[in-house]
Amino acid sequence: MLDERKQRVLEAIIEDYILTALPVGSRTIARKYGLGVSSATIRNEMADLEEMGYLEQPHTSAGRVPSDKGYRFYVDWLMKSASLSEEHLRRIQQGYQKKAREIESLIQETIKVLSEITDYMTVVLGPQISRTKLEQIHFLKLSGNSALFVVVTTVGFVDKCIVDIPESITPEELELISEVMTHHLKGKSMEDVTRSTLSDIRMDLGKYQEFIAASLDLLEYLLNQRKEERVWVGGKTKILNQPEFQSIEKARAVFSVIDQEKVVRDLLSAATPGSIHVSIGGENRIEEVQDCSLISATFRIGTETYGKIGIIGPKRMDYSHTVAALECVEKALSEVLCRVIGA
Amino acid sequence: MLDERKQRVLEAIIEDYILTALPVGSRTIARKYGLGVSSATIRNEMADLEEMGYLEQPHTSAGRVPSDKGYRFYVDWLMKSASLSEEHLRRIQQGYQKKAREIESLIQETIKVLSEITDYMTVVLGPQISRTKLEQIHFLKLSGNSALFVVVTTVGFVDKCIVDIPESITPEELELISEVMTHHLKGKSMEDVTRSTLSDIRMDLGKYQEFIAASLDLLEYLLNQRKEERVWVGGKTKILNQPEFQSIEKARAVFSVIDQEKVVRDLLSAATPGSIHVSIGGENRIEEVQDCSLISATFRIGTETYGKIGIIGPKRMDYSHTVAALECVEKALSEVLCRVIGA
DNA sequence: TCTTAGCACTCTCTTTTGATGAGTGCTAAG
DNA sequence: CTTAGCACTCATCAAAAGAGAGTGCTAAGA
Repeated sequence: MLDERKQRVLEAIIEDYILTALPVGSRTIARKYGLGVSSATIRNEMADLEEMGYLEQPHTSAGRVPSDKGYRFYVDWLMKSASLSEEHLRRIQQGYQKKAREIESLIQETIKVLSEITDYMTVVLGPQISRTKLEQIHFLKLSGNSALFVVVTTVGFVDKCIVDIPESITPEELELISEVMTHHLKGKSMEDVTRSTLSDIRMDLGKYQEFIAASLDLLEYLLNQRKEERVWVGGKTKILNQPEFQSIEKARAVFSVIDQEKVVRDLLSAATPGSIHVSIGGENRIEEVQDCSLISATFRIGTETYGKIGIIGPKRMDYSHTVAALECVEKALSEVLCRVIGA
Repeated sequence: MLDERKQRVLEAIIEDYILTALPVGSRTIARKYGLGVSSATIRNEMADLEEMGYLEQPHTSAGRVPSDKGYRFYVDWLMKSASLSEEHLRRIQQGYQKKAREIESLIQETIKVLSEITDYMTVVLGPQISRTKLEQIHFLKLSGNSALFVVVTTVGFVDKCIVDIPESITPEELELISEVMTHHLKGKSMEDVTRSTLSDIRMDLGKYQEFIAASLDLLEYLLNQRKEERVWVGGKTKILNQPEFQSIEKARAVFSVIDQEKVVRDLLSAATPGSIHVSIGGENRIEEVQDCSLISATFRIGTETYGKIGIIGPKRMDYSHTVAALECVEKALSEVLCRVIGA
């Protein structure tokens, strides 16, 4: 374990590096952070810390830079929990006070708030719709031969699409069909829907055979489309503000990886319910983001995990502030969700 | 007017520059494009073209680069209309063949297709929802004290949000309320909804006074939120592939401008129904995009303009290919829209 | 009159060189 | 164990030199 002074030195180096993005020299530490010892002493400590793997040296005569292990120690032991500024707190409150309370817009808002107050990129993972229970199915007749097909699931997700319907079907018949389908499918997840359920529906609605078959196909298609957790990404261009991504190439590497939803799912899989998870540089399994850190959390409705939020920044990110922001937003979001979707 | 040979030289220079992004020298033209004259002759022509304002010279001993006027001449007179590759045509067809035909996903698909096949950024402007006619209003009871509030307008837009409702209201009552509201509001745009309409509704639904008031507020909020044409942007990171935006600063300038929806609306305001519009560099009024060109078109349902599509690339963009792609996609989209939303 | 070969000239880009300075490691004295 | 002192390393910056691409001009040829 590191003795007290080594911890102070490591802390100072990391905090200075987070601030400046420049390798930190012994003299800087001695002057700016009052440890009461000379730069030579700091230098010795730094040499030790390097040997122990907490620091790295870009080249012989440069200052030190924290290693993944160094950040890890900082996050686990040294970091003080920050509190958000009044302004940020207000921003978060405001964001969730808008009238519209649709899941989709709540998530959009979450991404916006987090990107704004942290200045990093934010990703959100929704639930696996195909696993959630169907709640209601509705056909609303539109003009001519089209109808709006609305599918509602228990976790408040609403999906809709426009479908062709036979010209001859009346609004009343559509109403009936909606009711029968809802009756048969309510409480089931798409994975639950067995052949027998489907034939039950066909039985009850024999008259509309073809239309029903088409609708069920569509339902399956809709839910399959959402087989995987849905991914939202926001604040991408914030990356360009970080000096470590000035080189375009690096920025592009990150972009191209984040654009693949599968990768985002993989990344966030580490997030566990109930606490904030920090994944630093090489701890991420995806190679292209090993210059990045990820801070993630889950949000929930009541006690049930609903989705995940991740904040992606450079390894040199402001961990304490970001963690504070994420904690706060997660709480606010879970709260609103609980109230809106409700248990 | 330019004589035949000058036109050929200008054409060659522009096409070479589009390809390479490097100032074009007289020797390159003489060698690569068989004009049958020596580089010295080309040189004289280039000097003339420069004096006439079609070309520019980054510095004394560099090759020439097309000016805005040069591109304009190229687009108006020289450019041959390209035809899309089999592969691209297939890609477009495929994209619109998916089952789900919701407006939103059609637009998403449009953005995706265009960004992919052109490798530039794509923006889409939807209609001004608050101007379109309301078609249906529905409350679907969810669990407990919440309901799904669905608003359908004639152009196929569906908006929805979750609202609190008094616990005491039954599904049947909600149904009634939906019907009354639809009856009173159908065919009206939000701008049409007068005080008298609102009080009519209140009259008919006196019993639900408070709830109705809240719902109308919400409706107003929803539609106001869509007061301006909605903006979608996609393929942003394609910009980083262009050599003219290697410098981060330029890329960031464009990003920060495109993120402002208002600016995108302004930019696309030039697009006129029925034809492709090309806006080159300084022809754009917004300063930050004067290194860019914009190719725009409108798409429609039947004969009515529905929205606008714009493709933003460097001035040096491949105009003929992009125009071809945009034309093709616009046609395909308008077709699908007509079939789906229908007249 | 138009075209073209030839040539001097210009200017960017790349490479080289040297100076600067931040930072280190080591040593020896306190 | 701490620290002043010092030699050493190496990135960075600026100036200098060299190369190369491209030009404009001139004069000769068609």
